[in-house]
Amino acid sequence: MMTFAEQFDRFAQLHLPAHLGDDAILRFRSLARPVDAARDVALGLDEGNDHLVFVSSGAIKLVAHASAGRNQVVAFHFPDELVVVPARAEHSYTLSTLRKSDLLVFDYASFADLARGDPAVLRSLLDTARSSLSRSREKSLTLGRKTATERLASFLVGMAHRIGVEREGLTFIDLPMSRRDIADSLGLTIETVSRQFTILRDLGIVRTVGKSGVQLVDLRALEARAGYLTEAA
Amino acid sequence: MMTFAEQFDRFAQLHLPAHLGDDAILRFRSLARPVDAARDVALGLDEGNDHLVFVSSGAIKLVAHASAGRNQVVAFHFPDELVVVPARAEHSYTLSTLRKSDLLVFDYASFADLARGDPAVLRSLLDTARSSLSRSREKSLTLGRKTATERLASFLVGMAHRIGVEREGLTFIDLPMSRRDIADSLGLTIETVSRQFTILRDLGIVRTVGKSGVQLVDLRALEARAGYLTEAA
DNA sequence: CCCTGACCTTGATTTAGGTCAATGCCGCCA
DNA sequence: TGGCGGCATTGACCTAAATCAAGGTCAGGG
Repeated sequence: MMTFAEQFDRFAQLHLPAHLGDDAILRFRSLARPVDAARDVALGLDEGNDHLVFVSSGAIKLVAHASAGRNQVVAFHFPDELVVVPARAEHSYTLSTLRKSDLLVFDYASFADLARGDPAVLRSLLDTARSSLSRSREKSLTLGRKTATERLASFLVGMAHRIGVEREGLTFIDLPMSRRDIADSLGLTIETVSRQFTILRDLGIVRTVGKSGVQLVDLRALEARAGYLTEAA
Repeated sequence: MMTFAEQFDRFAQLHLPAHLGDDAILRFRSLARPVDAARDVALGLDEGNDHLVFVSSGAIKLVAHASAGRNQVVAFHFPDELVVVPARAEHSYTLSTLRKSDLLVFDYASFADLARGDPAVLRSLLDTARSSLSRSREKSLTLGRKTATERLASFLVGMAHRIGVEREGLTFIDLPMSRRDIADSLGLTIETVSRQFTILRDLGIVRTVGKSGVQLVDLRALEARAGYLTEAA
């Protein structure tokens, strides 16, 4: 559990420009609403407005809902990242914690209005939106055109970059999300995800440790199975 | 074929703030490279940099490429819209015309640098990125969790909003893209897209006119088949 | 330390959509 | 305005992943 001051300082350091005056910083600070949520909790954001959420600690998922209880995890987010949570559109969105998390919630419109005063803040917001857009487009390719094996391989390679740690020369990932979340992110069922894990395990490409640990034994082989483009056009 | 002046004026009117001084406008203007491309042409953008493309006339698609020649249409864009075209990442991207088009191409970095001087320009870029992000997330849901029927229905409803015209009280769409493009956008094959068109036609929900015309006879029924969430959470 | 419930894995079977293979039709250009 | 080539449709069959159905296992609480 982080204090509000700790959280906001971290946020300001990463997402607000260094030159910002004290009064401007205070105004942003007054917009931040700290939320300290337990594991597996859906945030109650009012669906009429867009929000901006900063992850101080923990891990979260942004989920889009279709009819018949079908869910699609649209993005996972980890500490120090900023997420744009859209208001309800054709589909509705929910932000949920994967583990106990400290978050700062901003109303998007208020934040953007305040940011008008400083191009650097807008630039930072723009970068956030662009990197989300870029990840979302990669996800479209994965969901639209890749096989189950390729989806899981891409997922693991992506997670290795984002939350992997080096250990005895190998990359180790402690996945904060369940098989259901992975399935909902990859457009598969939990059974298929499980079977793909088994295949990668049997091939000696990964090793699983308990329910959430994954050791990437052969990253090269994993990348080869991820369906990336192998040569330039 | 529009003149450069016509194109740039339209662009400035839509995406640059009204208060911008003449010299600032000239600087943006000097960054714009006009491209007049025939139907079905891939733009030769250097893949090392991000670009910003304004559609003056025509219609374009942004395509992501996976291995084995599998393509995913990540977005379609129509006149007056601005697109962020990413540099090559894990996958590469191509921007192609669907019909004869007039485009203005900007180098993203140069444009963004120039935009630093004016928060309103950044704000406009941010809005562009956010609406693309929002559409991309909706697409993830479609690709990850919807059936073939729902995908085509969602697609047609979306196109109706973006390029549909009212005609004798009904919405009419002149689709600029081929069945292959639709399939590549929905993560399906051309055969499946064709079969879904046949189903919707047999149900009397749409009527097709030639290869590209679609008359939406029963928009309500189409929306009902699109898999949208029917009630609030 | 062991019990319990949730989560994960495995197996058998089904199915939506893909693949393969003709055939049909539109629209363009001579 | 007729012929041609590419695109779209339709049909038969196949397969990857979903669904249905048991078990197995892990982690946290008593």
